Amino acid sequence: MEKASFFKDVYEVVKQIPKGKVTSYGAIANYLGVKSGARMVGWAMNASFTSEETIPAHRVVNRVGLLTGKHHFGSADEMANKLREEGLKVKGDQIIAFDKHFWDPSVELAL
DNA sequence: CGATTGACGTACG
DNA sequence: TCGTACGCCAATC
Repeated sequence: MEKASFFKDVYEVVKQIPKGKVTSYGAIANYLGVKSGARMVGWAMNASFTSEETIPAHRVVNRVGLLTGKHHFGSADEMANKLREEGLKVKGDQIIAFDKHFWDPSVELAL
């Protein structure tokens, strides 16, 4: 794993997010070493839809647990709906107890 | 080929 | 406490 593309790294991390868990763009960016590269993670997610890989992008939200990218899904409620199916509680665009379901790659993957 | 945008986050005033 | 500015890299116009 030397120079895996930023996008590919994001995919690998997101795909490893366990069910019922969520993480943030910044956490992934930080894990990849690009602290301020959270925007790139967002781009990677956007590309994940066009990618052949199945990326659970609904498990990736901003740092406050807000479903900022739900509009990119087929339906605006699809993202929240999927999260609810995984046992998460979502109110509007906000994940309830986000910190309790937070999955930090730099910790879980024990970099 | 140059400028702008984009699913974010942190810093500063 | 709230609002604005900047940084990161890639894709699109």
